[in-house]
Amino acid sequence: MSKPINVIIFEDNRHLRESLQFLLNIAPGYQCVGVYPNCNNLLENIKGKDCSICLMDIEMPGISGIEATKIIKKNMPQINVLIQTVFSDDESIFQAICAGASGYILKTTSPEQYIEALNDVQSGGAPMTPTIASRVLQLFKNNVSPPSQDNYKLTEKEKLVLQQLTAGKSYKMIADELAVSVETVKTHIKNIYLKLHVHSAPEAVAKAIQERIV
Amino acid sequence: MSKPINVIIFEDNRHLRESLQFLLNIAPGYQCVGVYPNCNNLLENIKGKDCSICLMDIEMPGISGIEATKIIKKNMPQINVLIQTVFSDDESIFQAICAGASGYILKTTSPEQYIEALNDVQSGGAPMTPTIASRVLQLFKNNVSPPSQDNYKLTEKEKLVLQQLTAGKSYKMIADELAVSVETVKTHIKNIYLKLHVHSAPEAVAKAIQERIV
DNA sequence: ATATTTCTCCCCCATTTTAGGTATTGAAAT
DNA sequence: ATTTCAATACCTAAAATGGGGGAGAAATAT
Repeated sequence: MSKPINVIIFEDNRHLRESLQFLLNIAPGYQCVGVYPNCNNLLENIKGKDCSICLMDIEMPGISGIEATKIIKKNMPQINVLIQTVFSDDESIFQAICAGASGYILKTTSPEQYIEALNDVQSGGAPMTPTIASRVLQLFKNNVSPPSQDNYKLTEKEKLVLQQLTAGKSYKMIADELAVSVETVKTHIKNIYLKLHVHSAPEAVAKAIQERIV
Repeated sequence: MSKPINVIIFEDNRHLRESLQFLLNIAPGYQCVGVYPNCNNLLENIKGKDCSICLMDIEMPGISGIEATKIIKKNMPQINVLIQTVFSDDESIFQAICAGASGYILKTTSPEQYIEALNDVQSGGAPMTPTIASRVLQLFKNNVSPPSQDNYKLTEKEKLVLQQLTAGKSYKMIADELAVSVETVKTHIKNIYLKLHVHSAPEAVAKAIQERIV
């Protein structure tokens, strides 16, 4: 039998903390080597424990789980941090990923799934609930997708105008910028709206940015 | 009993194709309404089948699964495409996500997990094997700039309104959505503009998206 | 208990934008 | 040579937005 995988828990809710500790200690192959209600002594708590995985809550008094994750990945990058939280908003997910989390599961996860998630982390995977995964994909698309494959066939001038619009300029400012009359800008914008199938500047801007048209 | 969820399969390997068809037809709640070895008659094959999910292979003769996914999402965006493949390289994953896939599973997946993945897709999630998820996170980190640290101190309602604005909604639509009067929406927007230091909807939308305020 | 903030709604008014046209010019394509 | 397209500009009218103010109720903070 190989030696157990050492896990440290950071979780401020006492009940959940103790449940997780119990779960880990009865789970074959795992061993809980630390349980803390906050991250105020983070590095001390981890030091010398030969810890492989940190189970990290986000919402904790003092240092947040996100901050703690950043600190851990900076100082001991070999430790995998598995975020477990009740938050599933885009911002939390985004922050957690950027902080270097190895996975992101919700607290509604069952004990069996907790163990499975730990197994996944240990074998280099990134467990996520499907809901979270869906948001990650959405965030991904909104952020890194290459220029839209949709071809709206904007003309050069139209692209220029759309760029200006996307920069928050008014018709007048765009006209000055491109050295044409406001009427011309209006005409271009009308055509842009037709081609993008939108009916207002905010819509056009959102589409332009999100689909990387400009 | 509610009506079954209609699934179409595109998979060039005959054995797997027939196995999947069999699996789907014995799976409660599912029904296979089409099985094809390639995507050369994609839209025809899908048309009029009231299909909810496409199980899509990547490597097929003729039109690739990625291309097919793009076509489906463009023409019938309500159909969710679940990619199933042997490829787990970053490029395939990247392309699949950008094409609009709702999930990405490997062919090593067990029948039970296939069904679970379909359930996830149907309920709006994005099933991924942990290995894939891990790569997605890596891709994400490598491609995305972290959100703005600027704190504009928007109130909850203001954030909601800004989200709607960013979705391209008009004042009236936002008012309906949030069940308040247009006047209230106006007030919120005025305050948002003050806080973001902008003076128009396009500006606000651009700032909100680019700085990831919403 | 009191002050502050948030959310809600109203007024007015000037400006901007949207939407529907028409029209001229030059360049590019057929 | 003729058609098509891009870019330019104008007109009119309706709709929406932006900025100013005020004001009450409810929730939060002090």
